[in-house]
Amino acid sequence: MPPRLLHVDLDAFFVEVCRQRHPELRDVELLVVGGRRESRGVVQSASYAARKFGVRAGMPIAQAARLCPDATFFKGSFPHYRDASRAVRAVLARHSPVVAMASLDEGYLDFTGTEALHPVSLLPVAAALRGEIKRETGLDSSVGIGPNRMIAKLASDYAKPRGICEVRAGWERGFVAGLELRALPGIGPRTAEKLRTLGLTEVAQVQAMAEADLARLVGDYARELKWRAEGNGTTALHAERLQRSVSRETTLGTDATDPAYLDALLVRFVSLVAADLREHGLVARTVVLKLRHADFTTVTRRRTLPAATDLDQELLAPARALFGPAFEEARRRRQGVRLIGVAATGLGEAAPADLFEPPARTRLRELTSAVDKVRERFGFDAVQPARHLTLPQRDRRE
DNA sequence: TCTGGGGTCCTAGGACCC
DNA sequence: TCTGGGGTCCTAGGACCC
Repeated sequence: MPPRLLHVDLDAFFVEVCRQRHPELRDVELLVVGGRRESRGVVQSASYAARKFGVRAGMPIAQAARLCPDATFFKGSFPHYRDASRAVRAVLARHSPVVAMASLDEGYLDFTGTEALHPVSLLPVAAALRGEIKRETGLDSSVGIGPNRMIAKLASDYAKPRGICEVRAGWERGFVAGLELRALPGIGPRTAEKLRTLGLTEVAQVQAMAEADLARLVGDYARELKWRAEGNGTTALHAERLQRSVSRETTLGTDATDPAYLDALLVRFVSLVAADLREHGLVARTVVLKLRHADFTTVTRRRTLPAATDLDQELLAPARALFGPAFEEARRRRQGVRLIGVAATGLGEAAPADLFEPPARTRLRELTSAVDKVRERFGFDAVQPARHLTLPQRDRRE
């Protein structure tokens, strides 16, 4: 039995969630979500009316403002997106025991082996699903059905907005034949540009070539490219795996040259990352510092610790040790700092306390869990390192 | 035209070990 | 005077996705 996968993709998700939460936006046709008009950000999502002006996700806000000067620009809020996403997931979970959210606004469902229940077509299932999502969350969605993840996703792209598209087993190759290579998952701007210089822009071109000939152009990459272009994809919807990293970063309103200011941000980000780790029962072995210079050069510096930890102090010390030389490097290059960020990687599950732990560390852990309890009741900013207080209010919001 | 923030995975070289 | 080979860990950067 061929796999049967269903891909649900919410239409203009970020825009619609903002409308629900902010009634004053409800009748704003030209709505762009991602940041305020003057911010140094990119478009997260645009209403379909704004897309008619050429506004696209990923585009700099400044460019969107030129294309669509009458648009309203709105920042949006992650917790609102997260809550809406959970509500959608709950609807999906009622229809299939195997649900994998690929991001906040899309998820896969596995209907493999349901031929007895749904012979021939899954169109009725998709229609019911769309209706239920709309009734229970107020959100519109599109659904793609296919024998692998890639085809299901491309089918939902094709169906957008508010549509359903089913590609039955055997029709994969023909379905992708009309697409540009750039539309295939895994082919981003860089790869598409490289392929273009080789004269390759269409899926059909790759389909027409033998893998050996393709290999003369793109080397080892030929195998994967050919596989995709023939309409193949993976079918496994793996259960949630352990998260690989936790991070916080920000692009500053204006480039910074004051190390004390950057240090205060570093302290804040480390404490947010550490709190995240503890909330999820994780510990990290590696700390990564990220700086982006004014000229957009991005550097990362990392340090692996002797033992994994979820304590602010044990993550902050290496983060600061990395920051010093990295900041000096920026200064030598006469570059202000555009972005600063911290990540924790090398994650594992937190283990029970070590019997031979030094007493000082035990006290630190107890203090930390007391702080977590206060924050649970009164919010993260109820307890802050003194360093935070040197930050302007605008930088102290989560 | 001036480029977010949260992630994932891959590659490649050097250190170290046996 | 000529210096193995394989495995694993670590670091830095790049590409991609939504």
